[in-house]
Amino acid sequence: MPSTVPPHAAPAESRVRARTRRAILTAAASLLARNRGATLAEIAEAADVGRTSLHRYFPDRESLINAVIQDSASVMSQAIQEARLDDDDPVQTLRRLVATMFDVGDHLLFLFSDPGVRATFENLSEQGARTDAVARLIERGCAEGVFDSKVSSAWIESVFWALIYAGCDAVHKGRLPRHQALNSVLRSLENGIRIKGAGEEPDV
Amino acid sequence: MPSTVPPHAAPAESRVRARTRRAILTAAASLLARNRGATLAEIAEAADVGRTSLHRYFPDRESLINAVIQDSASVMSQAIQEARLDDDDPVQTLRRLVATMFDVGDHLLFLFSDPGVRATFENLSEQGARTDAVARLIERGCAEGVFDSKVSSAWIESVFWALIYAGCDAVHKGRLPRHQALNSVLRSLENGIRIKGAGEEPDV
DNA sequence: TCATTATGGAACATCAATGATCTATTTTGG
DNA sequence: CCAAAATAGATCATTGATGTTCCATAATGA
Repeated sequence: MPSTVPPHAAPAESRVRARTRRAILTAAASLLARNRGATLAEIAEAADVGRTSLHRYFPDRESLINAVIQDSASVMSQAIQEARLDDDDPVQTLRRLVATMFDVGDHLLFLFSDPGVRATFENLSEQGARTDAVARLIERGCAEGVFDSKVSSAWIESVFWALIYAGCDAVHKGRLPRHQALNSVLRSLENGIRIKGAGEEPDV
Repeated sequence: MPSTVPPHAAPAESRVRARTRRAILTAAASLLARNRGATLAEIAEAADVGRTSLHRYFPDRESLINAVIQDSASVMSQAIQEARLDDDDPVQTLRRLVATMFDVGDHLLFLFSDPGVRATFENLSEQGARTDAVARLIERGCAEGVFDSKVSSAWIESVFWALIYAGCDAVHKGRLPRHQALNSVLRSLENGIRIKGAGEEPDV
């Protein structure tokens, strides 16, 4: 069976449409992350398509926003899967995860840039159990006594996302080169949630 | 000379107007923090004033937004001053500061909720040297070797704001009671930026 | 009490983003 | 090369937020 074609994916979108759709979603996420009030015209231009085309794919603004949220969520979800959170020891896994999150920084910045967007995102996370893998990883770490037990695992997760966001933001704004931001996040994060035996240097 | 009345503050606003203005600014900050697209009508309602009145104080939306930014910035600035960042040792001072920031959480959440707002805020910070006191405190801490020297002081400041924000957000959303959020932030922060000799328990 | 000041609400004009429709072109895939 | 699919661009109606004006009331404070 073909690997990229889902068996029962009814009509299946043409390659052209798929590419266009992707262009729109990507451009939208990137633009909206910086300017939540971005006009549909601006988004279309950024995606290098006519405003009409954008409308053909997403009837109204709301459906576009939702689609971008969905898409960003699934991009992150997939990235998380590929990070294999159930392997190794939590520390090593966490490092892989952070690096992975940096790779999808644009989507992450978008999902966290707006309270409303973020709420919607977290909502469908609850239902669909998507980024829950992260929560599970952290809880596992707590259970194994590898993470700080003086604070709730929920809080640790908050810290995790907050630092990732700060790191991506720093890179995005050009305040730090990627590798340095990555190291900084790792360092602040690991020491922050007090990993036992994290004596020195996560480094490169 | 009177303590609360600036000597040359030309016309001086009537008490009533001052109160109304404050009501609007406060309500606006609180509302806009949660919903950046909040309508002027909604803001007026939240402030418990007529939309007309709101317009009387702030001719257009932009001037309102700017005023709210200015106000929130000055509220934070004042709070920071009262935290006396130049006293004590950096650690103790940092703790005071975090607690202080929790007190002005609504304003902080507003200033950081929107990329655009945040940019404007950081812009006038540079010029007016307002929240720079925080940066100075951190740099002092780094200079004294009290904070982690493996990362830039700029990054440490990022971590500081990121964790404060996460804490305020948790409180605001009801995920944590205030005192617990405060302790969590302190703990994660201090261990995160690796304060030497911070063996245990900041606690209550 | 009374003049002043501040307010609320209705009513209206404006405007920009939105979304819908149509047509001419281009691109795709066979 | 050709039919089908996809697109861009122009045009137009709609709509909701905005900003403005006017007037009647209410609060203030001397």
